[in-house]
Amino acid sequence: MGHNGRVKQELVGRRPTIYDVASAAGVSKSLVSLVLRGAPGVSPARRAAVEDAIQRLNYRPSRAAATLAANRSRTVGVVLDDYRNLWFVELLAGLHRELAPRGFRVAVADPSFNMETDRSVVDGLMSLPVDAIVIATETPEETLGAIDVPAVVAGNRDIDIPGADIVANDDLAGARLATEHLIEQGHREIGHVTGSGGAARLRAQGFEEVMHEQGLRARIERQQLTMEPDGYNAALRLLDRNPSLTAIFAANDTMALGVAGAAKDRGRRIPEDLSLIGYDNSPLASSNLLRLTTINDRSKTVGVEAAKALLWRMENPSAPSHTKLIQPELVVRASTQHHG
Amino acid sequence: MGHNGRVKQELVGRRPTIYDVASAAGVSKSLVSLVLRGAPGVSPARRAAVEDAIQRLNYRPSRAAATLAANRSRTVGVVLDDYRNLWFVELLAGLHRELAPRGFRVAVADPSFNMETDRSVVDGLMSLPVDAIVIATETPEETLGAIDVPAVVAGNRDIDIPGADIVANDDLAGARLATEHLIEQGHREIGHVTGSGGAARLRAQGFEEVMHEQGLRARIERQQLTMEPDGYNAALRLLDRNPSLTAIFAANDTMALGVAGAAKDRGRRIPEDLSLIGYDNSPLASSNLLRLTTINDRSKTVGVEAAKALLWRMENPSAPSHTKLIQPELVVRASTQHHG
DNA sequence: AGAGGAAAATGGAGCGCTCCAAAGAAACAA
DNA sequence: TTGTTTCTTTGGAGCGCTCCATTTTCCTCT
Repeated sequence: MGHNGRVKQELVGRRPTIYDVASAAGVSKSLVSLVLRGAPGVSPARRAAVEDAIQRLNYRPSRAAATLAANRSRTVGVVLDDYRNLWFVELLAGLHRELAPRGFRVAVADPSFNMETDRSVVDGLMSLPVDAIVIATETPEETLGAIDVPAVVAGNRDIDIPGADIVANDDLAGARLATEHLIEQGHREIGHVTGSGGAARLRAQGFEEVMHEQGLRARIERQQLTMEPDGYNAALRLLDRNPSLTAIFAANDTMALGVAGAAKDRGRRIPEDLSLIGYDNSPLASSNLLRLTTINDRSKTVGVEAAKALLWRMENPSAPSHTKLIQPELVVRASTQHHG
Repeated sequence: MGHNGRVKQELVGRRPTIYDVASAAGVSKSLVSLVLRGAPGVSPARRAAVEDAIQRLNYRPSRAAATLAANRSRTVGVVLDDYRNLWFVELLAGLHRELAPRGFRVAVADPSFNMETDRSVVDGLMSLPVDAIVIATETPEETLGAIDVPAVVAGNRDIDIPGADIVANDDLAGARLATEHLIEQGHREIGHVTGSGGAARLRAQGFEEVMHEQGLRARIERQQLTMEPDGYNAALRLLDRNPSLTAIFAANDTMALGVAGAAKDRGRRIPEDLSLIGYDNSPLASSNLLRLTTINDRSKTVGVEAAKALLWRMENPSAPSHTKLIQPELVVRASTQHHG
């Protein structure tokens, strides 16, 4: 077979290429390429020979070359910046579970890392290039840059990307679940500690809706600074202004921790003197110190559905964009109890 | 200038290439390449013309082509799997701060995502390819695969990669700091809750060393299952077996949370009845519920130093490998107080 | 045994860059 | 002016793959 007309040097110190594998297996480079891509219509004998040669030479395909030649990377880019809430771990796991079996990889980009450079995050991802993009930040759309591949906005982001699909947590439903749980337990004086961002706004809205439907007064306190993320001060204000409160719904588990701190400092025991419900079902919530009742947003499902949306859109680029809401569920632990 | 002998079609729907930029700017493709790489010796006029053309065409360089041609990606791979402790955020920030100004990117790979595939994490990274690798997991070395680029092990990992440099937190010193702090506050009956892994072992060792030096008894309880990460049960055992304990040193902040839960369930207030010190200075520690005294392991510095080690090693591939220890510092909050 | 069709294997062109040797332009000295 | 040196700019080759049109091989049926 030789080297297909190419003049090749001895294989020393050089990373092996498909040509090396091909001559080691006694086939053509094209056949090696077919085997690598798992293409059908390759005879078992040749396939085995190629796989054996790959092993022997410790051959590793060059993604750069494959990407360049195919003009496609089989990589999905995820724009991510909030590492405080661990929901992204679930999101990535969900994405990966759907995408990996289809040969897609996941690459994470952090917009805050692109602040210095003039190029936007999406530009950075497009340079890779990526075949599709998942937006999982609250970064304003204008800093993202133009997106010309299938895109999906994951979670509940205040972002409007034209043509992008949306896979969101149903934060409104989750907040209603939380509020209804407290009311069912006999609470009437319920406060809410909220933060900033799209998810927080929907949660506050769900809380208000249910309270008003029940003819109850919705007392809401907003954390002032993003510098102080745990809502401790907001909770102090809430408790001091409304001493008759018997329950608090915090917009997320981290803020619930702040509420617990404030309650402790005001001498209110949880759950005896004050019921507390969080949101996110983070590892924090299941700790034995809090045993926090919370809402599970099922972020892994968000990841799975986002991946499905992306795969579908790659097939149907011009279909109208779609929104899918993932239903959350109540997780009852020990931080809420019956009142009155 | 034309198209340098190439037959080009109209620029429609196609992503622009350096050839498009070149003809728009009236220069050769090589000159465009020089501008892109920020090479010296390009006249200001031409440079401006090229940059203008890049803007007008919204040109984005193809990383795949650049990588393939240069046989170098200017990307550093980070192997990461533990998202529970947020130290990795600091590590990445530190790496990025050193690497970005030198034109290097950071790519994260998760070994648990490679479980299904036959290829190892490192193989995956080498396929990218990456120019260097940071190992920041406890993944056994044999599952990593052969590494043939500069590598550094970051944090305190129980991993031995031949030829790799090590940038580690000085966990022994940190544990001594924590233990000495408790002793200085008058505590004599001190317990330690530990976990598994290299860092935990060193922390336990530091604790034992100081206790023995002071002629005190070192009471250590190990968490049993990785399923139950917060050390709640270990703390219960520790408290029940040693009712005279006045202070506990937890191997990390997450376990300190478990200890706090156990203390609460046994009716011991923190810090009045029991002083508690953690390790990691996670966001958890600064919460108002715990106000946890802890050890700051300065992971960002680990990232910075790991990046420096990598950059140095790329210049000096055959120098003997080196170990650098990052000194931790005590962060005093309200969970420890004077005893007796 | 030979024709015809399906299945399997192949060579060539080209993806968008980098790097290099060499050509061209500009600056300076004699 | 001309020669020499230095600074800019250029075309060509090639990186390691994919994809396609074509060729070769293998069956099946007459």
